[in-house]
Amino acid sequence: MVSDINKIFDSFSNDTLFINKFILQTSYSPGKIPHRDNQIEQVASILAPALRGEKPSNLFVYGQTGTGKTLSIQFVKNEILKRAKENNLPLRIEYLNCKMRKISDTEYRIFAELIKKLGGNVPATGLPTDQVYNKFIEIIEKEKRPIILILDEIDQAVKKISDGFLYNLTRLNSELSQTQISIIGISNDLKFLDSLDPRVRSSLGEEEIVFPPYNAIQLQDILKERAEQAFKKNVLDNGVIAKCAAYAAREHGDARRALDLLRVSGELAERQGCKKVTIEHLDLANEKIDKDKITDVVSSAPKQFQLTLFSIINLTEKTKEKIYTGEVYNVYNEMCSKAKTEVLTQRRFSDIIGELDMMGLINAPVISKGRHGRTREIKLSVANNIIEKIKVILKESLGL
DNA sequence: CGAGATTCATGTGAAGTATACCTTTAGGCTTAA
DNA sequence: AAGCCTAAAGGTATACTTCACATGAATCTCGTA
Repeated sequence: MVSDINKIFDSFSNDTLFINKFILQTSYSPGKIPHRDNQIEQVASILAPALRGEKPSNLFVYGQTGTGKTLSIQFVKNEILKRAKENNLPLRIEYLNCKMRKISDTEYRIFAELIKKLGGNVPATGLPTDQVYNKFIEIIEKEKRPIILILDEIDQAVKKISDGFLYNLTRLNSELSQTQISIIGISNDLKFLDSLDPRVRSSLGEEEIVFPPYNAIQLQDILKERAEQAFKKNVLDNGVIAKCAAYAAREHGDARRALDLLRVSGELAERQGCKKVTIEHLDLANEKIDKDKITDVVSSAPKQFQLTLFSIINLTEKTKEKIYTGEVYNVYNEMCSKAKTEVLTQRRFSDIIGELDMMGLINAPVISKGRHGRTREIKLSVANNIIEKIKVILKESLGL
């Protein structure tokens, strides 16, 4: 018995196609970043004053997902910290991704998270916001060294909250006596800065850097380099990398996507016991990534969101025509009694529809049907083959 | 026939409520001297 | 007497509700050609 299991483990570890799968993970930061020399230089030169103990300008970085923004910034961050350490300079750089669901919702949570990063401690709830704010200042003052805050996906946070919190941040320096603080904002949305309060814009956008999308050839370079380290020799079929790059290039040159694709293809091939990663694996992986991403979102959504989504799916299947808020709400009511859940008001329901829209699960623009009032025209924006899967998840978690 | 006025079905904003959780404070109990 | 624990008091954020008003184009109304 035991020997059987061991055999499984043995074969498992022997047959692996990878040398080091971690290299393909998005969290891995490679030693060099191809095709980003220019941007990295710019970032470095903007942040360089920190090494002389001066306050660097605030910086704003644009670029679609997977264009190497975060990676490049992290890279510069590490280099600067290394340098600072060598020369015994006090300097502190903190990175915060505002998109993580738990954090991004409110100003309070963002400050709480920042404080935690800086070594403080705040309860998850219950404190007055201005007290949290004060504590934040206090902690920074205690540091007594220049601080650079990197706020990733900052547009997400502002969308949820308001730009008031950015205003607070940029104004922070005037309340600090011991320390200077610089802010690096990273955003996917190119128009983001324009939508801000002018005061915030001028102060946050002292410097701007744009990260253009990678083209297919650049993506290939990146993939080749990483694949060499990650996979064993001759594991990748001809053309896999090229196709992988092509797929990702179609999605606005998203390198993260390309790497995910490659990794998942490898995993799939391995699980099937293949010796090679083929283009078929790549196609499978493409589907799987989409599916995983969406099912993740769906299964971690709050119950009322799930119920709402379920109602939409059901109604869409029944009536092929366009569906509207009112109809969905009726279905939702039935669902609630079936699932023995409380029924929310139409007011709240409307907000949930809006949030589902924001999450990208549905498409629900507000339209006016003239004499017949105003409503949202709701459409699922999820591929059909995934809907079935979602239904299973929802049924399970709702107990239907 | 065309310009306003109406109308519908919900969007949306503001303010209020219930719940969960946090800090502070004061009283009571335990402990060590 | 000092130290520790507990319960109550006083606050806040969050998710939701209630109330009330805003929307915007199809449709209706009515004056005019």
